[in-house]
Amino acid sequence: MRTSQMLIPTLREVPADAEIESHKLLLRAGMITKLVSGIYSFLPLGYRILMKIEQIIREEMARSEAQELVMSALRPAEGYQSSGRWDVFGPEMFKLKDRHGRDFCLGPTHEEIFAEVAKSTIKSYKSLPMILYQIQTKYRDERRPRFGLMRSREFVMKDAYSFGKDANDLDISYKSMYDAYCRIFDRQGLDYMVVDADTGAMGGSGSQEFMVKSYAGEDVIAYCEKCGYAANSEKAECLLDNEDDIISSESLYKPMEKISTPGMKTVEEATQFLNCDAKDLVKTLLYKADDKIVAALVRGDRELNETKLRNYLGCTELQMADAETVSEITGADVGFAGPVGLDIDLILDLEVAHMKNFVVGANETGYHLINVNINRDFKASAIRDIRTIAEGDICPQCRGSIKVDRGIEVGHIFKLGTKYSEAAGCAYIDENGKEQYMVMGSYGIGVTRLVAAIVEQNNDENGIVWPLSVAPYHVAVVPINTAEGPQMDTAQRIYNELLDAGVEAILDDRKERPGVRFKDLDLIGIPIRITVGRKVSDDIVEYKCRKTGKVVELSSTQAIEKVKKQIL
RNA sequence: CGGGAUGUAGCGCAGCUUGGUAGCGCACUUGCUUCGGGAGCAAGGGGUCGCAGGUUCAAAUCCUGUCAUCCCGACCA
Repeated sequence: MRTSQMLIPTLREVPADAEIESHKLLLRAGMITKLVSGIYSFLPLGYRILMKIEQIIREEMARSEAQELVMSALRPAEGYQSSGRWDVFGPEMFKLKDRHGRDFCLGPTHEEIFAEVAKSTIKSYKSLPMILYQIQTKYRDERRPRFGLMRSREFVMKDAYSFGKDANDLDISYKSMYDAYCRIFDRQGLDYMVVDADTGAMGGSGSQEFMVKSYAGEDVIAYCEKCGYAANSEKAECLLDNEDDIISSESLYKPMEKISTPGMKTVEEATQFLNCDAKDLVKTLLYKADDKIVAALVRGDRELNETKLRNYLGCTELQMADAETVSEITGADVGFAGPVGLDIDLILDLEVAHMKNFVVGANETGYHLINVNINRDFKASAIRDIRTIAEGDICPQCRGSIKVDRGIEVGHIFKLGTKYSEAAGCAYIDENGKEQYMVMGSYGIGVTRLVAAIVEQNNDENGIVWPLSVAPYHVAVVPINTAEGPQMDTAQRIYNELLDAGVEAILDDRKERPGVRFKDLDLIGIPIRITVGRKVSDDIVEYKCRKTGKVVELSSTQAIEKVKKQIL
């Protein structure tokens, strides 16, 4: 294609509402445009990238014997109602009614729908295990869409579902998808990590996430370089620092005292005032779990892990109690809550359970208690690991040192079990003629998010640097002076020969100064540029690599050969 | 959903304090000169100043409401 005829609306200035690099660059390079918050259109160049990514996914899914199909994004409510997720998703789901008042939604994910299809089409154990997938647009009314394609309300997802006879079948499918995902992300040139993850609202027995390492990522991953352990920080288990030290000896208990701490609401203020360390204080956090109020206690310098707390409580909704509730329960302003004399469930972090003579709020505005001790001064309802792992913590696998980084979740695989097949009545007939529920797995890839993730990892000060495998075009042929016959003729000939050889080439014939065209081609990230300039009279052209910036002078034939070698 | 910020031409912004009927840069159109890393000169086109009320002789500017967008948090496969 000739660029003079192409829609490449590049922007010199960065749109004001873009924050992260991928969002800025995709907008500037004319790959996407925003319709409303969280909904984007893909312009021709951006769409080519999306299709390249999809194609890689299709090839690797096929290699793992997964079969593609496609369903409507518009779904009747029933499927989601029988699994309970109509309510679990709640306002996250785009819901609508047809003219008869019947409930519909735009599908946020399709576990129950695939279970229904499997129920009606797969009858015998002889067909199992089987993997079905689709690449389809999904809708989630995110509370806060952000970062362009990173968290949008409409996005393309590859969602695959495996159906098996038993846990063994599930393991086989799971492994097969795991391997396919590695091949897919490898081919897309990504630096990624596979981490253990929480199953969240999906349910099931286990799951792993494929995380692309990036400071722009929304997830925090904890990993150990020594043994290779890696987990989402929501999931990463926290061990006690020193197991020997935890034998508590009551003889060391000091008498509890109430101290006046006027206005010292935060951990920082209180510890400074009392001249102690955050490690000597215990935070008492009040949470509303469905309709019950509970208190979660963690050390002053730690973060509570809400996922862990939620999993322990088994509740659907979990949020911090508002100031009004806090004062009602504790009888004090926010900042002075403590476990002593508090008549609600107290869930203690493991670490807290082994502390001695610590500081807590006194449940009285302006007062803290010091030298507080468990059992003597209050009783725990439960002792659990409920804090978030931090850099330098102990690796739960090898007791090495944990590192913490940010990542973009591009893939997530789940061992679901029979949750959805039971809800849908999805059963098969086994060897003995008996009905059994199918054992399911679900495997997602955020296709549009991948576009952003690839840009996050592949850009420089001049723009995007697409890996060859997903670049919208492989080569741009640029005649410096489009008005000069010999330059144009040679450029045209090279372009034609590349096309004939099956190379995806564009001819930059725009009536712009060379600098403008160079800047644009760098911005949109075409991997190879062949420049036809003055030396055309000696049949010399330039071959430039976008990634390295290296330029070599070659004859036109050599340049064509070099391209073919790179690409085909 | 809580906190903060911003809405003026396709993009980036000024003007608003102190009301007087809209401006700059980029982009776009035309012409000339240029032509190897976002050219110069000249002449043009494009805006109900987010929307709705109100105050006023007069509102981009002041007041009220509303909507949208972004950021932080909460939340989330």
